[in-house]
Amino acid sequence: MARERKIDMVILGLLSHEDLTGYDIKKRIDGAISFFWKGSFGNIYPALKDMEDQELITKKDVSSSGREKIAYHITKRGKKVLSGWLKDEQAINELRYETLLKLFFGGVQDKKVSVHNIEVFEKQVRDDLELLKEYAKTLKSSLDDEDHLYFYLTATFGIDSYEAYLKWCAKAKKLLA
Amino acid sequence: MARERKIDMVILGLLSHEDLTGYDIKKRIDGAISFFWKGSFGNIYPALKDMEDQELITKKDVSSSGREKIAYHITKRGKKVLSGWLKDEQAINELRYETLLKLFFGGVQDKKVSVHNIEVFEKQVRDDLELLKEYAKTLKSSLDDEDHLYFYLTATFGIDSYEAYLKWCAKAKKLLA
DNA sequence: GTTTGATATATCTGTTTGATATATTAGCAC
DNA sequence: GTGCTAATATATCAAACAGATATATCAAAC
Repeated sequence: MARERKIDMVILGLLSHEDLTGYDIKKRIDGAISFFWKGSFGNIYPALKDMEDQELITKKDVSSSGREKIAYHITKRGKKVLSGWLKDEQAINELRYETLLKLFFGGVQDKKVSVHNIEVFEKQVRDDLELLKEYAKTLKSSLDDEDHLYFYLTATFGIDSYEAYLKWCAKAKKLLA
Repeated sequence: MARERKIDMVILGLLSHEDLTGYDIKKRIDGAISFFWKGSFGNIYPALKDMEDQELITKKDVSSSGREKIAYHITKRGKKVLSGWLKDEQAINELRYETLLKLFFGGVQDKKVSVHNIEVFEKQVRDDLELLKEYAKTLKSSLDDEDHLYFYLTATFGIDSYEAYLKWCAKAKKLLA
């Protein structure tokens, strides 16, 4: 049973807006997408090769002088696959929070260790929240662009949940005190 | 560079409370832990083998009649490793939400598709929230048990973020209407 | 001129997931 | 008591993914 490779959909989604190289794709994923989905060269480049074989994308050499550079373009078949995935209501949503894992086993240690781990988490969340708010602000001023509305919605998801995390941190520290 | 295999820590954490078989471990992970960390037979059994070689755990045959059954017990070395991991403030915390990925690329489709995807997500969150609240309620009535405090804290993390998700769903649907 | 950091390709190792294989046992219906 | 189903229990395999590394070019700072 060939599982659906999710990175394919990320790439098709990005290519549906503009032609990109593998390196560009990595940069895009590292940007706004990274807080809810990750990607690495280790799966991006093989996926590009496979999808070219399946004619979901086409490549064109856009090298300038000595530097090799290959841009990819989405085909009609590629757009169909992307569209089919978007319409499929099945979706895997999962958290992978090592901080919670450590907290779950916190009873093994002194409470101070757990409190410290929460504080480290809190700092990270606070920093990320700052960035997301910046990002959302710039998007909000250009919501007339159809796509920006969707980017804005994902950003607000992050903002809302991070704010909930911060409230929880305060509560949790109090309970451990 | 041998990366730290996180499933090892999950197993050590569980074994620090009681002796368990591989199958038991899977069941425990599928329970309260699964909402912030996953595990599968495919990594549990090999991890048990490796950790026995490293003398972090010991095994004993507890087969009854024909059924093979192997229970594992944490060693002093194992407890040290667990403790070292808990004290290490480094922690990987990441989301992997396909629903957000689909929403991010929502501009490709009619808005109705995105609204529907949010509704499916909303239903899932509502159901999970119900379960978590049940779980938290039973824990709250026994917080005198030190460990239950930690389980309770992770449960409230889930409750608080799921409640934030639901509020976001309402907002998002309104913005797409 | 040289060093640094960004661009760009690609591969490798190890980890994890999800599916599958195999076999036993317990409970229940008929 | 026979047969079916679900749960128990082991384990392996292929595919997907993460993170590190290798190689090389280019632009800009120093």
